[in-house]
Amino acid sequence: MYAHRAGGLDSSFEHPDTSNSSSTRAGGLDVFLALEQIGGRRSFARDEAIYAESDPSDCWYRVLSGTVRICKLLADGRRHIAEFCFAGDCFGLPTSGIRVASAEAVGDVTVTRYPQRAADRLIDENPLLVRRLYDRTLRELTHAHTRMLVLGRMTASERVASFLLEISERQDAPRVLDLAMSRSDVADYLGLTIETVCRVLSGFRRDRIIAIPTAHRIEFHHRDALEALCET
Amino acid sequence: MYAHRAGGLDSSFEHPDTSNSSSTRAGGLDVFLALEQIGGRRSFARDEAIYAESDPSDCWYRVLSGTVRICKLLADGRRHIAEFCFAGDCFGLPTSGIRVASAEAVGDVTVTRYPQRAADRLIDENPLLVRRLYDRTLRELTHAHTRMLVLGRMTASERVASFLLEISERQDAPRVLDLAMSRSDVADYLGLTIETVCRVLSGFRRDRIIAIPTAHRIEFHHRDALEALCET
DNA sequence: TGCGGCATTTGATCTAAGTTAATGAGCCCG
DNA sequence: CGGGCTCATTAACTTAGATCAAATGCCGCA
Repeated sequence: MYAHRAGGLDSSFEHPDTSNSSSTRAGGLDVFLALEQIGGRRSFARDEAIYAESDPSDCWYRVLSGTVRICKLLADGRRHIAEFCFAGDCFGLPTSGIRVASAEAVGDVTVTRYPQRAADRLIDENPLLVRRLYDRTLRELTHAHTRMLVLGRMTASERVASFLLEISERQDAPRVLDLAMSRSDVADYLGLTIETVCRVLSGFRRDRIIAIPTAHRIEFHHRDALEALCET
Repeated sequence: MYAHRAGGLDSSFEHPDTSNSSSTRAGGLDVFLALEQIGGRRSFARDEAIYAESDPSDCWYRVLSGTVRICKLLADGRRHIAEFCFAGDCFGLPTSGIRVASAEAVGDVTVTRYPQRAADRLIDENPLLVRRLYDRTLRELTHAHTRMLVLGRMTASERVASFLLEISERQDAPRVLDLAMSRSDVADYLGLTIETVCRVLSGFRRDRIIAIPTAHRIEFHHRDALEALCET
Protein backbone atom coordinates (compact mmCIF):
# COMPACT_ATOMS: atom_id res chain seq x y z
CA MET A 1 0.00 0.00 0.00
CA TYR A 2 2.87 2.32 0.79
CA ALA A 3 5.35 0.71 -1.54
CA HIS A 4 5.89 3.90 -3.52
CA ARG A 5 7.88 5.23 -0.59
CA ALA A 6 10.26 2.30 -0.56
CA GLY A 7 13.83 3.41 -0.30
CA GLY A 8 12.96 6.55 1.55
CA LEU A 9 13.82 10.01 0.45
CA ASP A 10 17.48 9.47 0.94
CA SER A 11 17.65 7.90 -2.46
CA SER A 12 16.49 11.03 -4.26
CA PHE A 13 19.57 12.77 -2.97
CA GLU A 14 22.09 10.02 -3.12
CA HIS A 15 21.14 8.36 -6.38
CA PRO A 16 19.72 11.20 -8.39
CA ASP A 17 19.56 9.13 -11.58
CA THR A 18 17.15 6.47 -10.34
CA SER A 19 13.93 8.39 -10.97
CA ASN A 20 11.97 8.49 -14.19
CA SER A 21 13.27 11.94 -15.05
CA SER A 22 15.18 12.56 -18.21
CA SER A 23 17.19 15.40 -16.64
CA THR A 24 20.73 15.91 -17.72
CA ARG A 25 23.21 14.68 -15.15
CA ALA A 26 25.76 17.37 -15.93
CA GLY A 27 27.29 18.35 -12.62
CA GLY A 28 24.53 16.42 -10.87
CA LEU A 29 26.29 15.16 -7.79
CA ASP A 30 27.94 18.50 -7.08
CA VAL A 31 24.51 19.92 -6.43
CA PHE A 32 23.81 17.60 -3.57
CA LEU A 33 27.28 18.03 -2.24
CA ALA A 34 26.74 21.78 -2.27
CA LEU A 35 23.48 21.31 -0.39
CA GLU A 36 25.30 19.39 2.33
CA GLN A 37 27.83 22.22 2.54
CA ILE A 38 25.24 24.80 3.52
CA GLY A 39 23.55 22.57 6.09
CA GLY A 40 24.35 22.70 9.81
CA ARG A 41 23.85 19.82 12.21
CA ARG A 42 21.45 20.15 15.18
CA SER A 43 20.32 17.79 17.91
CA PHE A 44 17.08 17.68 19.87
CA ALA A 45 16.07 15.72 22.93
CA ARG A 46 12.93 13.61 23.30
CA ASP A 47 9.76 15.79 23.01
CA GLU A 48 11.77 18.94 22.28
CA ALA A 49 10.24 21.34 19.73
CA ILE A 50 12.23 21.87 16.53
CA TYR A 51 9.86 24.64 15.52
CA ALA A 52 6.34 25.65 16.50
CA GLU A 53 3.20 26.46 14.54
CA SER A 54 3.14 30.16 13.52
CA ASP A 55 6.92 30.52 13.94
CA PRO A 56 8.61 32.39 11.10
CA SER A 57 9.94 29.90 8.59
CA ASP A 58 13.50 30.58 7.50
CA CYS A 59 14.97 27.12 7.08
CA TRP A 60 14.12 23.52 6.41
CA TYR A 61 15.44 20.21 7.71
CA ARG A 62 16.46 16.69 6.89
CA VAL A 63 16.49 13.90 9.47
CA LEU A 64 19.87 12.27 10.08
CA SER A 65 18.80 9.97 12.89
CA GLY A 66 15.75 9.49 15.09
CA THR A 67 12.10 10.25 14.39
CA VAL A 68 10.33 13.60 14.04
CA ARG A 69 6.58 14.22 14.25
CA ILE A 70 4.81 17.02 12.37
CA CYS A 71 1.79 18.17 14.44
CA LYS A 72 -1.22 20.37 14.01
CA LEU A 73 -3.42 21.48 16.91
CA LEU A 74 -7.01 22.66 17.23
CA ALA A 75 -7.95 25.47 19.61
CA ASP A 76 -9.17 23.07 22.31
CA GLY A 77 -6.00 20.98 22.25
CA ARG A 78 -7.03 18.18 19.91
CA ARG A 79 -3.89 17.12 18.09
CA HIS A 80 -3.20 15.50 14.76
CA ILE A 81 0.12 14.17 13.54
CA ALA A 82 0.44 14.85 9.83
CA GLU A 83 3.51 12.70 9.39
CA PHE A 84 6.41 10.93 11.00
CA CYS A 85 9.81 11.69 9.46
CA PHE A 86 12.61 9.13 9.62
CA ALA A 87 16.28 9.23 8.60
CA GLY A 88 16.54 10.76 5.13
CA ASP A 89 13.15 12.49 5.17
CA CYS A 90 12.88 16.24 4.69
CA PHE A 91 10.50 18.44 6.59
CA GLY A 92 9.65 22.09 7.12
CA LEU A 93 9.90 22.98 3.43
CA PRO A 94 8.52 26.48 2.91
CA THR A 95 5.04 27.29 1.66
CA SER A 96 4.66 30.71 3.18
CA GLY A 97 6.94 32.52 5.61
CA ILE A 98 5.07 31.05 8.57
CA ARG A 99 5.04 27.49 9.94
CA VAL A 100 1.65 25.84 9.49
CA ALA A 101 2.51 22.94 11.81
CA SER A 102 5.00 22.22 14.55
CA ALA A 103 7.87 19.71 14.44
CA GLU A 104 8.94 17.78 17.54
CA ALA A 105 11.52 15.14 18.34
CA VAL A 106 9.85 11.79 19.09
CA GLY A 107 13.02 10.43 20.69
CA ASP A 108 16.50 11.91 20.53
CA VAL A 109 16.98 13.31 17.04
CA THR A 110 19.75 14.71 14.85
CA VAL A 111 18.89 16.80 11.79
CA THR A 112 20.57 18.84 9.13
CA ARG A 113 19.30 22.41 8.97
CA TYR A 114 19.25 24.22 5.61
CA PRO A 115 18.94 28.02 5.77
CA GLN A 116 16.24 29.14 3.36
CA ARG A 117 18.22 31.85 1.54
CA ALA A 118 21.23 29.71 0.77
CA ALA A 119 19.08 26.75 -0.25
CA ASP A 120 16.92 28.99 -2.45
CA ARG A 121 20.02 30.26 -4.21
CA LEU A 122 21.17 26.71 -4.86
CA ILE A 123 17.72 25.73 -6.02
CA ASP A 124 17.50 28.61 -8.45
CA GLU A 125 20.91 27.72 -9.86
CA ASN A 126 20.36 23.99 -10.10
CA PRO A 127 17.39 22.75 -12.08
CA LEU A 128 18.26 19.20 -11.12
CA LEU A 129 17.83 19.95 -7.44
CA VAL A 130 14.38 21.50 -7.88
CA ARG A 131 13.44 18.53 -9.99
CA ARG A 132 14.43 16.17 -7.16
CA LEU A 133 12.58 18.18 -4.55
CA TYR A 134 9.58 18.36 -6.85
CA ASP A 135 9.48 14.59 -7.45
CA ARG A 136 9.88 14.01 -3.75
CA THR A 137 7.05 16.35 -2.89
CA LEU A 138 4.81 14.77 -5.50
CA ARG A 139 5.43 11.38 -3.86
CA GLU A 140 4.59 12.86 -0.48
CA LEU A 141 1.36 14.25 -1.88
CA THR A 142 0.41 10.78 -3.10
CA HIS A 143 1.14 9.46 0.36
CA ALA A 144 -1.03 12.23 1.83
CA HIS A 145 -3.91 11.12 -0.42
CA THR A 146 -3.58 7.58 0.90
CA ARG A 147 -3.55 8.90 4.45
CA MET A 148 -6.76 10.81 3.78
CA LEU A 149 -8.44 7.59 2.65
CA VAL A 150 -7.27 5.94 5.87
CA LEU A 151 -8.54 8.80 8.03
CA GLY A 152 -11.76 9.34 6.12
CA ARG A 153 -12.96 5.82 5.41
CA MET A 154 -11.14 3.11 7.34
CA THR A 155 -12.19 1.40 10.59
CA ALA A 156 -9.97 1.40 13.67
CA SER A 157 -8.57 -2.07 12.89
CA GLU A 158 -7.84 -1.13 9.31
CA ARG A 159 -6.08 2.07 10.40
CA VAL A 160 -3.85 0.27 12.87
CA ALA A 161 -3.06 -2.48 10.34
CA SER A 162 -2.13 0.10 7.71
CA PHE A 163 0.04 1.91 10.25
CA LEU A 164 1.96 -1.22 11.23
CA LEU A 165 2.59 -2.07 7.59
CA GLU A 166 3.54 1.47 6.67
CA ILE A 167 6.12 1.80 9.44
CA SER A 168 7.41 -1.70 8.86
CA GLU A 169 8.06 -0.89 5.18
CA ARG A 170 10.19 2.03 6.29
CA GLN A 171 12.41 -0.19 8.40
CA ASP A 172 14.77 -2.95 7.31
CA ALA A 173 13.34 -6.00 9.07
CA PRO A 174 10.07 -7.36 7.68
CA ARG A 175 9.16 -9.57 10.65
CA VAL A 176 9.73 -7.21 13.55
CA LEU A 177 8.89 -3.59 14.20
CA ASP A 178 10.43 -1.12 16.64
CA LEU A 179 8.08 1.74 17.36
CA ALA A 180 9.85 4.94 18.36
CA MET A 181 6.56 6.64 19.20
CA SER A 182 4.08 6.31 22.07
CA ARG A 183 0.54 4.99 21.81
CA SER A 184 -0.59 8.59 22.06
CA ASP A 185 1.43 9.49 18.95
CA VAL A 186 0.00 6.52 17.08
CA ALA A 187 -3.52 7.51 18.09
CA ASP A 188 -3.04 11.10 16.94
CA TYR A 189 -1.55 9.88 13.66
CA LEU A 190 -4.55 7.63 12.99
CA GLY A 191 -7.37 9.84 14.29
CA LEU A 192 -8.16 7.43 17.14
CA THR A 193 -7.79 7.41 20.94
CA ILE A 194 -5.01 5.71 22.87
CA GLU A 195 -7.49 3.21 24.26
CA THR A 196 -8.75 2.19 20.83
CA VAL A 197 -5.19 1.69 19.55
CA CYS A 198 -4.47 -0.55 22.57
CA ARG A 199 -7.66 -2.53 22.15
CA VAL A 200 -7.01 -3.13 18.44
CA LEU A 201 -3.42 -4.21 19.10
CA SER A 202 -4.63 -6.56 21.86
CA GLY A 203 -7.19 -7.93 19.42
CA PHE A 204 -4.49 -8.62 16.83
CA ARG A 205 -2.44 -10.38 19.49
CA ARG A 206 -5.44 -12.44 20.64
CA ASP A 207 -5.92 -13.49 16.99
CA ARG A 208 -2.20 -14.44 16.79
CA ILE A 209 -1.61 -11.92 14.00
CA ILE A 210 1.13 -10.18 15.96
CA ALA A 211 3.06 -10.54 19.22
CA ILE A 212 3.87 -7.60 21.50
CA PRO A 213 6.94 -8.59 23.55
CA THR A 214 7.25 -5.01 24.84
CA ALA A 215 4.96 -2.06 24.23
CA HIS A 216 7.31 -0.63 21.60
CA ARG A 217 8.09 -3.83 19.77
CA ILE A 218 5.71 -5.66 17.46
CA GLU A 219 6.41 -9.05 15.86
CA PHE A 220 4.49 -9.98 12.73
CA HIS A 221 3.09 -13.52 12.72
CA HIS A 222 0.51 -13.16 9.95
CA ARG A 223 1.43 -10.15 7.90
CA ASP A 224 -1.03 -11.31 5.24
CA ALA A 225 -3.90 -10.84 7.71
CA LEU A 226 -2.88 -7.21 8.15
CA GLU A 227 -2.51 -6.78 4.40
CA ALA A 228 -5.97 -8.24 3.85
CA LEU A 229 -7.38 -5.67 6.29
CA CYS A 230 -6.22 -2.69 4.28
CA GLU A 231 -6.64 -3.92 0.74
CA THR A 232 -7.74 -1.26 -1.71
CA MET B 1 -8.08 28.46 7.20
CA TYR B 2 -7.48 27.85 3.52
CA ALA B 3 -6.29 31.34 2.67
CA HIS B 4 -2.95 30.09 1.36
CA ARG B 5 -4.78 28.84 -1.71
CA ALA B 6 -6.23 32.26 -2.46
CA GLY B 7 -5.88 33.21 -6.09
CA GLY B 8 -5.94 29.62 -7.22
CA LEU B 9 -3.26 27.93 -9.20
CA ASP B 10 -3.97 29.96 -12.26
CA SER B 11 -1.82 32.72 -10.90
CA SER B 12 1.30 30.59 -10.75
CA PHE B 13 1.09 30.23 -14.47
CA GLU B 14 -0.15 33.61 -15.46
CA HIS B 15 1.83 35.82 -13.10
CA PRO B 16 4.99 33.86 -12.55
CA ASP B 17 6.71 36.73 -10.79
CA THR B 18 4.34 37.04 -7.86
CA SER B 19 5.85 34.26 -5.76
CA ASN B 20 8.68 34.55 -3.29
CA SER B 21 11.16 32.97 -5.69
CA SER B 22 14.21 34.85 -6.85
CA SER B 23 14.26 33.02 -10.19
CA THR B 24 15.41 34.90 -13.20
CA ARG B 25 12.55 35.94 -15.44
CA ALA B 26 14.57 35.50 -18.60
CA GLY B 27 12.18 34.07 -21.15
CA GLY B 28 9.72 33.41 -18.33
CA LEU B 29 6.43 33.88 -20.08
CA ASP B 30 7.53 31.89 -23.12
CA VAL B 31 7.67 28.85 -20.91
CA PHE B 32 4.02 28.99 -20.02
CA LEU B 33 3.10 29.83 -23.57
CA ALA B 34 5.04 26.76 -24.71
CA LEU B 35 3.18 24.67 -22.15
CA GLU B 36 -0.12 25.84 -23.61
CA GLN B 37 1.13 24.90 -27.09
CA ILE B 38 1.59 21.25 -26.23
CA GLY B 39 -1.76 20.96 -24.43
CA GLY B 40 -4.85 19.63 -26.17
CA ARG B 41 -8.39 20.47 -25.11
CA ARG B 42 -10.78 17.71 -23.96
CA SER B 43 -14.34 17.72 -22.69
CA PHE B 44 -16.09 15.30 -20.35
CA ALA B 45 -19.74 14.92 -19.44
CA ARG B 46 -21.14 14.73 -15.91
CA ASP B 47 -19.82 11.64 -14.06
CA GLU B 48 -17.58 10.63 -16.96
CA ALA B 49 -14.18 9.17 -16.01
CA ILE B 50 -11.14 11.18 -17.12
CA TYR B 51 -8.89 8.34 -16.03
CA ALA B 52 -9.25 5.37 -13.68
CA GLU B 53 -7.17 4.02 -10.82
CA SER B 54 -4.41 1.68 -12.12
CA ASP B 55 -4.56 3.16 -15.64
CA PRO B 56 -1.17 3.86 -17.16
CA SER B 57 -0.26 7.48 -16.55
CA ASP B 58 1.06 9.26 -19.63
CA CYS B 59 -0.35 12.76 -19.30
CA TRP B 60 -1.59 15.30 -16.80
CA TYR B 61 -4.38 17.86 -16.86
CA ARG B 62 -5.42 21.36 -15.99
CA VAL B 63 -9.07 22.34 -15.48
CA LEU B 64 -10.40 25.01 -17.84
CA SER B 65 -14.01 24.95 -16.64
CA GLY B 66 -16.16 22.81 -14.40
CA THR B 67 -15.19 20.68 -11.39
CA VAL B 68 -13.21 17.44 -11.23
CA ARG B 69 -13.10 14.99 -8.33
CA ILE B 70 -10.09 12.81 -7.52
CA CYS B 71 -11.30 9.54 -5.96
CA LYS B 72 -9.84 6.54 -4.22
CA LEU B 73 -11.79 3.35 -3.56
CA LEU B 74 -11.49 0.51 -1.07
CA ALA B 75 -12.12 -3.10 -2.11
CA ASP B 76 -15.67 -3.09 -0.73
CA GLY B 77 -16.67 0.09 -2.52
CA ARG B 78 -16.08 2.67 0.21
CA ARG B 79 -15.03 5.84 -1.56
CA HIS B 80 -12.97 8.84 -0.59
CA ILE B 81 -12.57 12.05 -2.56
CA ALA B 82 -9.02 13.31 -2.14
CA GLU B 83 -9.72 16.67 -3.74
CA PHE B 84 -11.97 18.76 -5.90
CA CYS B 85 -10.23 20.59 -8.75
CA PHE B 86 -11.64 23.85 -10.10
CA ALA B 87 -10.69 26.08 -13.04
CA GLY B 88 -6.92 26.58 -13.01
CA ASP B 89 -6.11 23.55 -10.85
CA CYS B 90 -3.78 20.84 -12.14
CA PHE B 91 -4.33 17.15 -11.52
CA GLY B 92 -2.95 13.77 -12.52
CA LEU B 93 0.68 14.85 -12.15
CA PRO B 94 2.88 11.77 -12.36
CA THR B 95 4.36 9.94 -9.38
CA SER B 96 4.78 6.53 -10.93
CA GLY B 97 3.62 5.30 -14.32
CA ILE B 98 0.31 4.15 -12.84
CA ARG B 99 -2.68 6.18 -11.64
CA VAL B 100 -3.16 5.89 -7.89
CA ALA B 101 -6.60 7.49 -7.98
CA SER B 102 -9.32 8.11 -10.53
CA ALA B 103 -10.47 11.48 -11.88
CA GLU B 104 -14.11 12.11 -12.78
CA ALA B 105 -16.14 15.03 -14.08
CA VAL B 106 -18.48 16.35 -11.38
CA GLY B 107 -20.52 18.30 -13.93
CA ASP B 108 -19.59 19.01 -17.53
CA VAL B 109 -15.89 19.73 -17.63
CA THR B 110 -13.27 21.04 -20.06
CA VAL B 111 -9.59 20.38 -19.42
CA THR B 112 -6.25 20.88 -21.08
CA ARG B 113 -4.32 17.65 -21.46
CA TYR B 114 -0.51 17.73 -21.33
CA PRO B 115 1.28 14.68 -22.76
CA GLN B 116 3.89 13.53 -20.28
CA ARG B 117 6.84 13.32 -22.68
CA ALA B 118 6.44 16.76 -24.16
CA ALA B 119 5.79 18.32 -20.76
CA ASP B 120 8.82 16.54 -19.28
CA ARG B 121 11.00 17.93 -22.05
CA LEU B 122 9.74 21.43 -21.35
CA ILE B 123 10.21 20.93 -17.64
CA ASP B 124 13.77 19.74 -18.05
CA GLU B 125 14.57 22.72 -20.23
CA ASN B 126 12.87 25.34 -18.08
CA PRO B 127 13.91 25.62 -14.47
CA LEU B 128 11.29 28.27 -13.93
CA LEU B 129 8.49 25.88 -14.86
CA VAL B 130 9.66 23.18 -12.43
CA ARG B 131 9.97 25.83 -9.76
CA ARG B 132 6.33 26.84 -10.35
CA LEU B 133 5.11 23.27 -10.31
CA TYR B 134 7.16 22.62 -7.19
CA ASP B 135 5.76 25.62 -5.31
CA ARG B 136 2.27 24.65 -6.36
CA THR B 137 2.72 21.07 -5.16
CA LEU B 138 4.14 22.24 -1.86
CA ARG B 139 1.02 24.36 -1.35
CA GLU B 140 -1.15 21.37 -2.16
CA LEU B 141 0.75 19.31 0.39
CA THR B 142 0.03 21.94 3.04
CA HIS B 143 -3.61 21.78 2.07
CA ALA B 144 -3.48 17.99 2.35
CA HIS B 145 -2.13 18.32 5.91
CA THR B 146 -5.05 20.56 6.81
CA ARG B 147 -7.45 18.04 5.28
CA MET B 148 -5.92 15.29 7.40
CA LEU B 149 -6.60 17.32 10.54
CA VAL B 150 -10.20 17.75 9.40
CA LEU B 151 -10.61 14.02 8.69
CA GLY B 152 -8.72 12.83 11.74
CA ARG B 153 -9.90 15.13 14.47
CA MET B 154 -12.93 17.25 13.58
CA THR B 155 -16.60 16.57 14.38
CA ALA B 156 -19.24 16.36 11.66
CA SER B 157 -20.31 20.00 12.15
CA GLU B 158 -16.74 21.22 12.06
CA ARG B 159 -16.05 19.27 8.88
CA VAL B 160 -19.07 20.66 7.08
CA ALA B 161 -18.27 24.20 8.25
CA SER B 162 -14.70 23.90 7.01
CA PHE B 163 -15.96 22.54 3.71
CA LEU B 164 -18.37 25.42 3.16
CA LEU B 165 -15.66 27.97 3.95
CA GLU B 166 -13.07 26.22 1.81
CA ILE B 167 -15.26 26.07 -1.26
CA SER B 168 -16.53 29.58 -0.71
CA GLU B 169 -12.95 30.91 -0.64
CA ARG B 170 -12.41 29.34 -4.04
CA GLN B 171 -15.34 31.22 -5.54
CA ASP B 172 -15.80 34.93 -6.10
CA ALA B 173 -18.88 35.68 -4.00
CA PRO B 174 -18.38 35.65 -0.23
CA ARG B 175 -22.08 35.56 0.71
CA VAL B 176 -23.37 32.82 -1.54
CA LEU B 177 -22.08 29.41 -2.56
CA ASP B 178 -22.91 27.31 -5.61
CA LEU B 179 -22.10 23.67 -5.02
CA ALA B 180 -21.31 21.78 -8.20
CA MET B 181 -21.21 18.47 -6.32
CA SER B 182 -23.87 16.20 -4.81
CA ARG B 183 -24.35 15.48 -1.10
CA SER B 184 -22.74 12.14 -1.75
CA ASP B 185 -19.60 13.84 -3.07
CA VAL B 186 -19.50 16.15 -0.06
CA ALA B 187 -19.89 13.17 2.29
CA ASP B 188 -17.07 11.25 0.60
CA TYR B 189 -14.86 14.33 0.72
CA LEU B 190 -15.44 14.77 4.45
CA GLY B 191 -15.45 11.15 5.57
CA LEU B 192 -19.14 11.30 6.56
CA THR B 193 -22.42 9.86 5.27
CA ILE B 194 -24.94 11.69 3.09
CA GLU B 195 -27.42 11.70 5.96
CA THR B 196 -24.98 13.30 8.37
CA VAL B 197 -24.13 16.02 5.86
CA CYS B 198 -27.86 16.75 5.45
CA ARG B 199 -28.49 16.75 9.18
CA VAL B 200 -25.62 19.17 9.81
CA LEU B 201 -26.71 21.50 7.01
CA SER B 202 -30.29 21.43 8.34
CA GLY B 203 -28.91 22.21 11.78
CA PHE B 204 -27.00 25.21 10.44
CA ARG B 205 -30.17 26.40 8.72
CA ARG B 206 -32.22 25.91 11.91
CA ASP B 207 -29.63 28.04 13.74
CA ARG B 208 -29.91 30.72 11.00
CA ILE B 209 -26.23 30.38 10.14
CA ILE B 210 -27.02 29.61 6.52
CA ALA B 211 -29.97 29.44 4.15
CA ILE B 212 -30.45 26.67 1.58
CA PRO B 213 -32.70 28.09 -1.19
CA THR B 214 -31.98 25.02 -3.33
CA ALA B 215 -29.97 21.91 -2.50
CA HIS B 216 -26.97 23.19 -4.45
CA ARG B 217 -27.01 26.76 -3.25
CA ILE B 218 -25.95 27.93 0.21
CA GLU B 219 -26.30 31.48 1.50
CA PHE B 220 -24.09 32.58 4.38
CA HIS B 221 -25.89 34.51 7.13
CA HIS B 222 -23.34 34.11 9.93
CA ARG B 223 -20.04 33.24 8.37
CA ASP B 224 -18.37 34.00 11.70
CA ALA B 225 -20.27 31.13 13.32
CA LEU B 226 -18.79 28.77 10.73
CA GLU B 227 -15.35 30.25 11.21
CA ALA B 228 -15.64 29.81 14.98
CA LEU B 229 -16.45 26.14 14.44
CA CYS B 230 -13.20 25.37 12.67
CA GLU B 231 -10.77 27.61 14.49
CA THR B 232 -7.32 26.14 14.90
C1' DT C 1 16.56 -3.86 45.31
C1' DG C 2 12.59 -1.22 46.07
C1' DC C 3 9.82 3.10 45.20
C1' DG C 4 7.40 6.59 42.50
C1' DG C 5 5.52 7.97 38.39
C1' DC C 6 4.18 7.50 33.90
C1' DA C 7 2.61 4.73 29.95
C1' DT C 8 -0.13 1.03 28.75
C1' DT C 9 -3.83 -2.05 29.15
C1' DT C 10 -8.46 -3.49 30.28
C1' DG C 11 -13.24 -2.84 31.55
C1' DA C 12 -17.85 -0.26 31.88
C1' DT C 13 -20.62 3.10 30.06
C1' DC C 14 -21.97 6.82 26.76
C1' DT C 15 -22.64 9.21 22.46
C1' DA C 16 -21.78 10.93 17.77
C1' DA C 17 -22.44 9.30 13.72
C1' DG C 18 -23.82 5.27 10.91
C1' DT C 19 -27.66 2.35 9.24
C1' DT C 20 -32.19 1.50 7.85
C1' DA C 21 -36.37 3.16 6.25
C1' DA C 22 -39.87 6.26 4.80
C1' DT C 23 -41.08 10.64 2.69
C1' DG C 24 -40.53 14.70 -0.12
C1' DA C 25 -38.82 17.52 -4.01
C1' DG C 26 -36.99 18.37 -8.45
C1' DC C 27 -36.62 17.27 -13.11
C1' DC C 28 -36.32 14.80 -17.31
C1' DC C 29 -38.71 12.59 -21.00
C1' DG C 30 -42.56 10.80 -23.16
C1' DC D 1 -48.80 17.61 -18.08
C1' DG D 2 -47.83 13.72 -15.48
C1' DG D 3 -45.31 9.42 -14.27
C1' DG D 4 -41.10 7.73 -12.84
C1' DC D 5 -36.69 8.64 -12.07
C1' DT D 6 -32.87 10.21 -8.83
C1' DC D 7 -31.38 13.02 -5.13
C1' DA D 8 -32.22 15.14 -0.72
C1' DT D 9 -34.30 15.22 3.72
C1' DT D 10 -36.09 13.55 8.04
C1' DA D 11 -36.89 10.16 11.57
C1' DA D 12 -36.03 5.77 14.40
C1' DC D 13 -32.79 2.77 15.88
C1' DT D 14 -27.94 0.66 16.21
C1' DT D 15 -23.13 0.65 16.86
C1' DA D 16 -18.11 1.66 16.60
C1' DG D 17 -15.35 4.09 18.96
C1' DA D 18 -15.02 7.78 22.67
C1' DT D 19 -15.03 8.70 27.46
C1' DC D 20 -14.49 7.62 32.15
C1' DA D 21 -12.38 4.75 35.52
C1' DA D 22 -9.42 1.35 37.39
C1' DA D 23 -5.72 -1.77 37.35
C1' DT D 24 -1.15 -3.32 35.73
C1' DG D 25 3.36 -3.07 34.35
C1' DC D 26 7.64 -0.99 33.36
C1' DC D 27 11.58 2.01 33.87
C1' DG D 28 14.61 5.28 35.98
C1' DC D 29 16.60 6.39 40.05
C1' DA D 30 17.93 6.37 44.95
